[in-house]
Amino acid sequence: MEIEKLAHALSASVGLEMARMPKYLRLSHGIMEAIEVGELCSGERLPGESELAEMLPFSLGTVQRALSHLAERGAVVRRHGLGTFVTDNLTQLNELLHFRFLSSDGRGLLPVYTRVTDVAKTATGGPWTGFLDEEAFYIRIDRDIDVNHEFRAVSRVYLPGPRFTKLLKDPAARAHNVNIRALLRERFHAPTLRVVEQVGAETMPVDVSNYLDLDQGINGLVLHIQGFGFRDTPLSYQIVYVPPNARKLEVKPKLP
Amino acid sequence: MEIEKLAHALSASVGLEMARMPKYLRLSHGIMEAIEVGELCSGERLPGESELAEMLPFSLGTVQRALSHLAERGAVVRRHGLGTFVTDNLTQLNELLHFRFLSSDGRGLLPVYTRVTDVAKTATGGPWTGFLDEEAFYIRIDRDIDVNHEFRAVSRVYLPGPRFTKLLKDPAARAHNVNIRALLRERFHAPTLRVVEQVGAETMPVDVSNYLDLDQGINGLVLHIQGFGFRDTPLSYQIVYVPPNARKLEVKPKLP
DNA sequence: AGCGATTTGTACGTATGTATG
DNA sequence: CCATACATACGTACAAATCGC
Repeated sequence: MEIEKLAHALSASVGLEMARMPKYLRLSHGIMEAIEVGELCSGERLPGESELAEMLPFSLGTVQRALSHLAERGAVVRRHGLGTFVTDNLTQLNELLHFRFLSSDGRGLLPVYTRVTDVAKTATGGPWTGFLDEEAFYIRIDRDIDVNHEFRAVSRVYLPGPRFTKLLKDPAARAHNVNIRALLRERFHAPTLRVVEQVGAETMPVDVSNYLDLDQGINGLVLHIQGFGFRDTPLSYQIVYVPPNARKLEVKPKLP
Repeated sequence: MEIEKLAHALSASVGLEMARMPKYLRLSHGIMEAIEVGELCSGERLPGESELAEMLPFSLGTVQRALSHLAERGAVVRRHGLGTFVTDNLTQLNELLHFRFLSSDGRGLLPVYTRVTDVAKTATGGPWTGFLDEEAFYIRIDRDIDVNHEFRAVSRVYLPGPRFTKLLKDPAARAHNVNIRALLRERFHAPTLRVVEQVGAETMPVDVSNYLDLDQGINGLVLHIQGFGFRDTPLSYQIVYVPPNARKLEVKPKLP
C-alpha cells in the first residue's frame, strides 16, 4: 500500500461529514475505507507509525491512537516489533459485525462467504416500507451466506428504489463477497452511520425454506437490521434468515 | 474520595503481578480495586485528571489513558466539563437489561413482569458447567417472564453454589420482579460488570415446552448470557427460552 | 550468540480546543 | 465572561519485541 493512495483517500473523504471529527478518527475511518474497498488487502502490512506520521499531516501520537482504535475494533492487528497488519480472514468486516457466529471453543469467529443471487426491483410491502420513506419501488439485493461451509443463510437488503436505481445495472453489486454498505458509501456517497438490530424466532418464508431446502413452517432465527445514514435518515433495511443450527450468534461485542 | 487513600491503595497493590505492568494499567487496576472494596462509591466523582497527575507519580497523559481505559469498560463515565464518575447502579442496570422487546411502533419497550418459580440446588451438567468454575453444586433460579401479557418466557440463572448458598433461604430471592443482578450486587457485593450474549434458534426443552403449553419439538429463541464479575471472573450463566412470537428483541448495536 | 535496524509500546510534557456550570 | 475539567494534538524520549546479519 503506497502512502500516496492513502493520502488521497483521506483527502477525498474530508470536507463534509468528516470535517468536525477528531483527526485520529478521520485517519481511522480513512484506513477503514481503504480496507473495505480493497486498497488495503487482508493480511497486508501497513506503513510504520513513524512513516505515516512523517508522510501524512498527523503526529505520531495521533497515528498511534488511530491504529489502536482500529485494533480495538478488530480491523487491524498490531504486533510489537513487526508492524500493523490488516486482519486476515475478515472476508467482510462489515458482515462480521452482524454475523458473529462463534466457533466451538467460543473464542474465534466462523468465516462467512457471501454470494449475490439477485438484484431486482420490488414493490411489495413489508417491514421495510414502514421504515424506509415511502417510495414508488424498492431495490432488493438477495444474497446467499455460507457460514463456515456448515450451513447457509439468506440475506435480503431493501433500499429506496429511486435513489439507488443505478445498482440494477452495476456489475459491482453482483460481485461475490461484496460489501453492500461499502458499495453504498463508495458509489452513492451514502455511508451507514448507525444500525439498529432486532432478532426474533420467526417462521421462515416459503421461498426461503425452498431455497435452503428446509421443511415448510419451521421457525428460524431472523435478524432485522435497520441502517441509518446522514442526519439519521433511514437508508437500508436488511433481513437475514438463519435456519436452526448448532451455532450461536454473539450479539454483544466483548472488551477483555 | 481523598487522593491519599487512592495513593495508598495504589502502593498497596504493587509488588506482585502489577510489577511488570504498564503504569496506566496499574493506575486503572488501582482505581478498579478502590471501587470493588467500596472506597469509591457508586456515582462518586473522581478527582480531576490534572489533580491526579499532580498528586500521584503519573503524568497527565498516563492518567488520561487509565481513565479512558476504565471508561471503555464501563467502570466509570467521563463527562466533558464535569468530571469522571464511578458508573452508578442504574446506569449499570440499564446496560445489562436484556429483555428489550420493542413495541409495535418500534419506539418504546414492552413491559416485562418476572416471577420466581423456583430456587434450588442442582448438580446437573450443562453449558454453565463449562463456564462457571467447577463447583460441588450450583444454584438455579427459575423465573417466569411475562412480556406485556402477550406471551411468556422462561429464564434460568445458574450460579456457583458455595458462594451463593444463602440465596436458598433469602426471601428476597423469591420476590416478584426482583432483579437478580441487583440482588447479587447488593447482598453479595458481586456486581455483574460485563456480559456476553449469544442467541440461537434451538429446540425448546421438554419441561419448558410443558410449562409454556407449547407443542413439543418446536424451535424458539434461546438466549445464553454469561455474566462476569470483578477481575473478569465468571459469575452467572443465564438461559432464556423465548417461544415464537410476533415481537422482536432489540440487540445492542455494535461499535460504530 | 551478539549486534544493530526497525517497529510498536509506554511515558512524559505541553498546548490548545470545547463543553459545562 | 470565567473557572473547571475533559478531549484532542503534537513532539520527544526511551523501552521492548522482532528480524536479519
